[in-house]
Amino acid sequence: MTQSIGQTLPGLIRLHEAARRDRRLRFNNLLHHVMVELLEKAYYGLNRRAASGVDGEDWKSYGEGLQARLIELHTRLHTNRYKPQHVKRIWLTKANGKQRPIGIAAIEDKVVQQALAWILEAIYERDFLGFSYGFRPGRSQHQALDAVYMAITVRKISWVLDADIKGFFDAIDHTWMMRFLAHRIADKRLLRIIERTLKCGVDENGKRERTVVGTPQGAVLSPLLGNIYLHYVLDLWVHQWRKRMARGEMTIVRYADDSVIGLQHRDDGQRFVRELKERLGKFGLSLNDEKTRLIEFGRFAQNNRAQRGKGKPETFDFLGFTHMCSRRRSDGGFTLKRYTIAKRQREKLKQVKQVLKRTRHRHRFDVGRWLKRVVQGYLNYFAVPGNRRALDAFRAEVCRAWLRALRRRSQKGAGLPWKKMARLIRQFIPSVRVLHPYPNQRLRV
DNA sequence: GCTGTGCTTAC
RNA sequence: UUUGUAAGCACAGC
Repeated sequence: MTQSIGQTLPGLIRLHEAARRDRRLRFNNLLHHVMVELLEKAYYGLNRRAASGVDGEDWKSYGEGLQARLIELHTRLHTNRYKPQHVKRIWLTKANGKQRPIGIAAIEDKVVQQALAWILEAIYERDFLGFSYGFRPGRSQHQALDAVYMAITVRKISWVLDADIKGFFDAIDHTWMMRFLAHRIADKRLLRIIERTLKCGVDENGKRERTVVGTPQGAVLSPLLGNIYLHYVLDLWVHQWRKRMARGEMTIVRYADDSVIGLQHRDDGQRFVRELKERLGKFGLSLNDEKTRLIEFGRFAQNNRAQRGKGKPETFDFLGFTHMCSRRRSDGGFTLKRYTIAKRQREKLKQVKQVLKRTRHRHRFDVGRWLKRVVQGYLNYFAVPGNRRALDAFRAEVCRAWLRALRRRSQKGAGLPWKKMARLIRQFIPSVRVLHPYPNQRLRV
């Protein structure tokens, strides 16, 4: 299990342990942990190649005269004179053509937020419940997927609720957020800095707006604040509901604002959705109705549905995979099958082809090396148990795209490195027979 | 075990 | 004009 940097800093380890010893302790005088030394560590922990914020300052330029700047920042923080700058808003075009806003905080504010994030993390990592996976040190989307797999295959789960919170990060209520933080933090100065960060405002081409709701996009602190919000709004509540209200078995896996809830009984599911909506509503949140469904799913769903004259169970999407009910080939028992969401795979392939197309014109670019890195990056993602088919299909597709690009290059007079290609393809798809291209100049994958 | 490049995914 | 957190992989170094 890996740890975050925050958990290795001497002062913060003590915080971490104090939080564990006393679950109700409210921490005072937290701001004294924000020392010049911590700010410096925070600076070096930031992404060095990130774009500059509203003041045009990037990582490198901020580093000139760093010590003096950090000392000055430190005194501003401790004399209540620190005010975060506006977050620069830019619009990105997504793969599907829609526009998505992104926020770029000023580098100085990122430094402050990184230091605060380490402090909050030292406290809250002890409080968070085991079924929360998103944005937490030592926890990944694969672990969340495994948890869903285990829940559905070993527990008595017949119904699955796939719940998605509508515009979660933009919907966070500042007043509630500050109240939640006050459960663990008594230091008014620290709370004030966090509140100012929430209310820093956005700047779009010089036009400034206040932020009255939501946690700023692109802020270092945002993922952690989101987890803290849902810890109080959802996690603790679900935990109680499972113990007190559920008639049958119940499991939950949450990754940021995306949750999968497994239930034994249908009426538990229906009651839970109703009460969940009510609960979220109290805190300014609502479910995304198109993406939220209660479906019959699991070990018993196939037979139950067959008896009622219904078809195969429905499928649900979670963390990039389509989950479906299936049977083992050996004994016909239940298994959970996961496939990469087909649409995303096609989008990715399109991007790979685009890059390959561009490389035609760059001679000094080593396509083989690049492809090796790219495909290896994908390996980990696709190599989830039950998804072998998608992996092989994708690798084959990438190799074909690569071949086509090289073939075009050869038409421009460059020779084809057949031997090298054959070796690479064998490495990526061991099961495939790579035929030598001569004399008919065709390589089949 | 830790750092640093490069790449991928999730949200 | 490509932000944030987390995880993984490859390569390099100690």
